[in-house]
Amino acid sequence: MSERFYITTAIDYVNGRPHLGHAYEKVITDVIARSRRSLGEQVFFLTGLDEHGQKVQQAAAAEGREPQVYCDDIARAFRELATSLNLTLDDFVRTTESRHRTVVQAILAKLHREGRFRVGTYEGWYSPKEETFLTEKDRLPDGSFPAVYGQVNPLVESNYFFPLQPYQQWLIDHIESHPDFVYPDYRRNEVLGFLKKEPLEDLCISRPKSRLAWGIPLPFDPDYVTYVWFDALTNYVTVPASMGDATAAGPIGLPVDPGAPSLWPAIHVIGKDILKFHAVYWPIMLHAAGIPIPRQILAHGWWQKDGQKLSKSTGNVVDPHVVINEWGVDAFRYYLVRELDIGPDGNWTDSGFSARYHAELANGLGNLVNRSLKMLKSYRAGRIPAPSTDLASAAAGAAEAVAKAYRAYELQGALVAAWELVDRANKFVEETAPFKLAKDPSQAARLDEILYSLVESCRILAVLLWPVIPETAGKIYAQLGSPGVPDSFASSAWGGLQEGQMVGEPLPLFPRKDAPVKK
RNA sequence: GCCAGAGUAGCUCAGCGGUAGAGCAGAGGACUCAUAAGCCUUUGGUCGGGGGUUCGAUUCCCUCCUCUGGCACCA
Repeated sequence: MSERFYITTAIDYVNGRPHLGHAYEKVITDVIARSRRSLGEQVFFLTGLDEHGQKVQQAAAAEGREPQVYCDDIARAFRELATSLNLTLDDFVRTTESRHRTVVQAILAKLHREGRFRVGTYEGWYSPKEETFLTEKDRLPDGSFPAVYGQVNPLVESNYFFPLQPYQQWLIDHIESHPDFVYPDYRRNEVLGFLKKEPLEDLCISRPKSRLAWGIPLPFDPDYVTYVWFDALTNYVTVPASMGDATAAGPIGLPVDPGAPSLWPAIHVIGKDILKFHAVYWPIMLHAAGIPIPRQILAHGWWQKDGQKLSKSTGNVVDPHVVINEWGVDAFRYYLVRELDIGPDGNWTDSGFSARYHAELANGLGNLVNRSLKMLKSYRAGRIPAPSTDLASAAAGAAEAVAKAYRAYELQGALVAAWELVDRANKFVEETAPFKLAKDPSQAARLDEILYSLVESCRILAVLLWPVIPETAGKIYAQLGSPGVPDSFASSAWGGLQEGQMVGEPLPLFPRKDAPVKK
């Protein structure tokens, strides 16, 4: 079966409601997914949830509920977010699903069979009250532990470990010979620096069931569950492997379906905080299991609000639902993508959001579409004139630059490139003054040419911008009276509007929301 | 502490050997198709401090200061 562009977000831990950070990662991943589809690739877009672990077990217990019931509740909120964000998901994986357990256990069983694990002991200070190990950092200045931990005892715990060192040089070689493996490049340098600095420590991959019940049992030792790495990271393989993708399922002995889509290996979109797990642990886990490692890891930055870290406790948060309800999903998506590239941190300010909304969406794109359509409506009764080419080369240039940027994951750059056409078309109105020509019947032919170039530019903008603002792109098509959805880059070629087509009702795409200027 | 990176107009940033640029914000103007939007013009900077190399440095080197990121959990 044909190869797909398989792209994933990190799976979210279900210890809280979704917030700006969750939304951001999903939006940029969706924009990449949509842009690749538009450019003609077959895409598979996966996101999901990480539902095991002590925090979930404790949170559920605190509410007097079964962990699975607790997870189902949170999962509903994340699925709602996915819907609100207009994500084009192909699947949604949860680590408590049986398909996931099957894949995790298959990988663990294979590695165990081949002697990749060792049993070791961990010694430390343990708080039975908080069910956690404490470190020297947890000590108060006087050497005691804070009262919240209750009685703290030294404890020796036996666990399974996965030695990583045998793969360290292999991984260094791979990253050096594949410059695109980690994006952006400065993140790649960080990973290499880390790898070259000192030997990798063995990874502890289990927890005794007595201490942590809410997890996937080790297939070779029922007294233990697997701990975070082999559970959470494996989600990316779960879907391809359980569908029968030979590349993912074959090496770990799961059934292969020749008709299954060829997904693996994936492109992972993650936050910079979990880069090490994805760029170091995860490739080594896969390599040891005989599965090809990911194609690429894209590490994005974090958002702040008003220069401060997002924090539930201080109330310094941005609720995606609130913004979407007030401004629309496309304005939200647009701001996240336009404000920063994949890599750097961003700073959300309500005034910055409003400024971009008004200057770029309302006054720029929205007004261009509106003025173009209204002129066509009043001067030509809404009938598209014969094709002309005034703005054809500007549109072609923009389309080329936008496509190039999308392919390079330069989403901000794609918007900047598209807006060059917005600006060019707005200037074109001033240069040619169709509203003056309309008063002179002898200029009718020239007016036709100008009007065609304007509405055709609007149509092409809908195609170029569809990956970022799909709802608006659809509205532009509808207002132009064009059938279908602007979801294919191929239709950005000049001349798509046909003479005689009747346009629909011009309505503002992004109504201004600030008070009329006074002062 | 160690390792990177950054400090340039009010804000966000580009430039990286020949005495500074963009977008936004601010100011002025001509127009009127349009969401009082759009268009044109324009005010802003001893390019973090100090030293050095050079005919000449924002651009190279040294040093100091400040900030950010990574080295340890967190989208």
